[in-house]
Parts: sequence; C-alpha cells; structure tokens
Amino acid sequence: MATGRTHRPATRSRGIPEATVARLPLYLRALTALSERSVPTVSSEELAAAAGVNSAKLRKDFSYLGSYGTRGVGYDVEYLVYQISRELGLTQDWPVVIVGIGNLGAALANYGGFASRGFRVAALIDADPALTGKPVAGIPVQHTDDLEKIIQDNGVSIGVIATPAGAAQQVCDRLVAAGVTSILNFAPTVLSVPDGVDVRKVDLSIELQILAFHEQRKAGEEAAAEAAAVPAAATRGDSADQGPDGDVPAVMPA
Amino acid sequence: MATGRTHRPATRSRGIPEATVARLPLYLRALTALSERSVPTVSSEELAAAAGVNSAKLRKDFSYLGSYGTRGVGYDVEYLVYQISRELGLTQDWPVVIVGIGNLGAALANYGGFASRGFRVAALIDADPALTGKPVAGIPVQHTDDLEKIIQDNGVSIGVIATPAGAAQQVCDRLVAAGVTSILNFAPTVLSVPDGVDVRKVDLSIELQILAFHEQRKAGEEAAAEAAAVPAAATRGDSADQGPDGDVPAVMPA
DNA sequence: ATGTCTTTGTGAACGCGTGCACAAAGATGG
DNA sequence: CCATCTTTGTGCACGCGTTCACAAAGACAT
Repeated sequence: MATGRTHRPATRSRGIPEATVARLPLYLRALTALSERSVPTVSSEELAAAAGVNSAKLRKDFSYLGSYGTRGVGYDVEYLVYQISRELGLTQDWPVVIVGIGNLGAALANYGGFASRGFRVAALIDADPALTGKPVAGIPVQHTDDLEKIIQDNGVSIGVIATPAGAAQQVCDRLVAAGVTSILNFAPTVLSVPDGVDVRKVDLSIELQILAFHEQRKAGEEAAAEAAAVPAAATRGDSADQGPDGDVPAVMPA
Repeated sequence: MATGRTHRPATRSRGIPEATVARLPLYLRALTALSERSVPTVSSEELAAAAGVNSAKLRKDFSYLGSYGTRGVGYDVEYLVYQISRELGLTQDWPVVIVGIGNLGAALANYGGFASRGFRVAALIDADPALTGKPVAGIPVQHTDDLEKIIQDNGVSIGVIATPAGAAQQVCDRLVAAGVTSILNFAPTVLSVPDGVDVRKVDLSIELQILAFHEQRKAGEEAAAEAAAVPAAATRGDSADQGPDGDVPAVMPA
C-alpha cells in the first residue's frame, strides 16, 4: 500500500467513505476479469474472495453506490462494471503528464494499466535537454520549459511526479499554477499544496520499511518461541540477547 | 499510498499500532534530513510539520516507543533516528530479491532509497533467458530456475514481485516455499499466501483511479457551484446534465 | 399461489485512530 | 530556591470503519 494521504480530513465525498473509494478499483479489477471470462453474475461471497476482502464489507461498500444486486442471485457483472467505472469517473478520458523521465518515469510511461482505464499519457516532461525529443514508450520527451503550455493545451488536471526529491516541490508548484489539481507523487518528499489540490504519495522505501518491521517482529517471536520451548534454565537471561526486544536505554545523549 | 494490506487483522505488534508503524518511516526521513543539517534537537511541532502530520499524533506515536523526549526542549535528533531505526529493524541488513526485471524492476533495482536504509539488493531474477547475465544497476540478472537456490544462499526473507500479473502468483508461491516471509507486490493481482507471510501491495493504476474519483467530484462541485450562481431559472432540470451526479438507472440488464 | 431457499442490504455494536486540551516535567533566569 | 515558560506525554471524547447477524426480497420449484 502506498502510504501518505494528504486528503481533506473526511469529506465523505458524496456520501461515499474514503475507505470504500479506495476499494472500488479492486472490485473493478476483479469484475473486469470475470467479464472477460463472460461470467454473467457473481455473488458477494465470490467477488469478495476474488478481491481479497470480507463479503460483508463488500456489500456495505456497494450499498453506498445504490442497490445494484438481486437477492438470491447476486450482482450482474457487466452492470456493476459500468456503475463502478462511472462512479470512479473512468468513463471519461483523463489526460495525464509524467514529469521526470528517469527509470521510474519510463516504467510508468510504459505501464499498460493506464490506457485500459481511461488514463492517457498526454506528455512526458524532463529537465534534461539531452532527453528532449527522444521517444519513450512511443512518446517524445518534452522539456520542462514548456510545462505550462503542455498542461494548458492538453487540459491536463492530473500530474505524476517521478523526479528526484530535490526537484519535486518546484515541479509541483508549477503544475498546480498551471492548473493541475491532482498529483501522484513518487518522490520521497512531503509536498505542500494549496487547498483543493489532492496529493497521493507512493513511496517504495516506506513499504519496504514496514515489511522490515513485521519481519523483525516475526524473527523475534520465533526466537522467543524457541527460548520458551527450552524448559527453563537454558543459556538465557545473561546477555539480553539484543533481539528486537532488546530495549536497551542506550544512553540518552545531550 | 500503496493500497492493499493483507495483514493479520489487528495484531498490535508489540503494542505499536499499525497506523503508527506506517508513519515511522516518514518521521525517520524527516529526522535524517535534520541530522544531515546537524540540527541537534527538534520539537514535536517542527518535526510534525516536516513530516506532514499533526503534532499531537506525532507525540502519541512516539509515546508508543517510549519516553524519548525532554519536556521544554524537544527530541534529540540523533537519538531518535537510532530509536526509530532500531524499532523498524533497519539496524540490520535485509537482503532483498527483485523478481521480474522489466521497466519497473529495473527502476527498482536502480532506486537509491533502498541501500541507505539497510536494504541490499541481493539478486535480480527474470524468466527471460535473453536477460540472464546482463547487468542491471551493476547486478547481473539471474534466471528463474535458480530462484530457490538464490533465496537460500543469501538468506533472503523479503521479495519484491515486479512481474506481469499472470506470473505473480506462481512466483509468489515459489518465493514462499523457498523461505520468503515478506512480499512487496507490484503486480495487479491479489496474492494468496499462507499465514505468517506478509504481503503489501503497490498498485499504480489504483492510485490514479482514486485521484480520478476526487477529480471528478471536484469538477462536479464546480459545475454545481456555477449552476447555483445563476439565480434560479437557468437552463437546468431538463437533461439531468449527466454530471457525476447523473444517477441514471441505466436499465438493469439480466 | 405458496413455500423454500439463497443472497442481498443494513441496523447495531465494537474497536481503532485522531485530535483536543491539560497536567506534569523539566529548562531557564532572577 | 522560586517563578515562569516551554514542550512533552496522555486521558478523554468523538467519529470512521469493520464486522456480525438478521430481516427483507426475490428466484425457483412444486
């Protein structure tokens, strides 16, 4: 899960809870897969399993959208695909610009999951003059100098920042000034934006750090379990073992 | 924010709430920046601003770790960096393998944010024989056939999946069977894993879809505001306008 | 038409996370 | 040594999200 949210606190957009909105794309993906297999209807139980959530939660989520199911039968797959798409705004075309065409930016430009969901990469932008004009994923890279013009000419309202951390805030400011109101930020920085602009953050190293935390805890529990398996008077209690629970005061400096 | 969690429900690992764990890397980043500027101490207010959170939340988060502050002064930067690093398990070395060396995998291999936090890319693995032996980010790509041996020889417990969706579950199963217990998944699929294995998911298109939802809502509100600005009897109420609130029944099929 | 069976939609209870507001703790100056 | 000032640590209340459990609704067979 990408972390960071920077949303208006809890605006309950049109009555749909934020947590539900975050799951709609999940349901949509599962439904699309069913649709491709020409499955006509699906029960909340089946769909929930496919999306990896609790069925009660799924039903409650759908209840915020309306009463789209048929009791005793389930949900019509095609109909639900359409309803969720419409709710998410995917029935319209969203031109997107990607700023910062390094490894990550190039990967994003090549990512297939965008086009299939109404997102169109309108332009790639980079500050390096050596890149200007070079095609990436079939689209020529344009120079940062033209950022404002590109945004306005294409009516772009969603921007993706894949620059180094140092450049992110500056790029963000220019995007916002040019009219962008939603930003997906891959740079490891906290962006400050005016009210009315949404920022979502994806941070790869944060995800790994969270995994490391749980990994460490698992290792600690294992060690504790092993220690507990040894009846009583094993080699223990002496060196505090510096396990993840080695809560040594470590000498407060200053 | 990467979405998807697939964690044990609410195990309150060692008493530290999951939400707090997710913010620790944020604090750590801000603190590291301060440390590089040789700032000796920082107040909860300042640090909270730098990390983009509420200061009360930050203090409560830290209170789960222990009483590491000094009233009237603030927190010692170096000390706190150490404590959070230790808590997250970043004081030890975490060998990581990346499976699937396409655009995204290559971007991840080149990502600098790993090495600086105790993560070491132990190996790159891909199923394409044409890639085998080719260096990416200075590391030669190895073939999927050797996956199990690589995991075991390097004592890897964290795996990153950057393969196409179709291959993800199979790769996941092999990783888990070989001993991996934490997985960061970039493939757009729900992975099923046995108990005791943590999966975190990062899905680029989901993030964009959530932004699109809010973007659409903003456009709708704007339109509504404009309509409201016109006193009363404007051209309205006729075609339902098909705005984001055009909740047309749309003819239930089936 | 009536009964049975399946599955939805939701009321209600509960738990987690957030933020306020303040008392306790320590620094600092006289 | 005392007063004042700053900043932490936390008790408390509130709201969101999750889950249970069940009544209502419709399909389907007889």
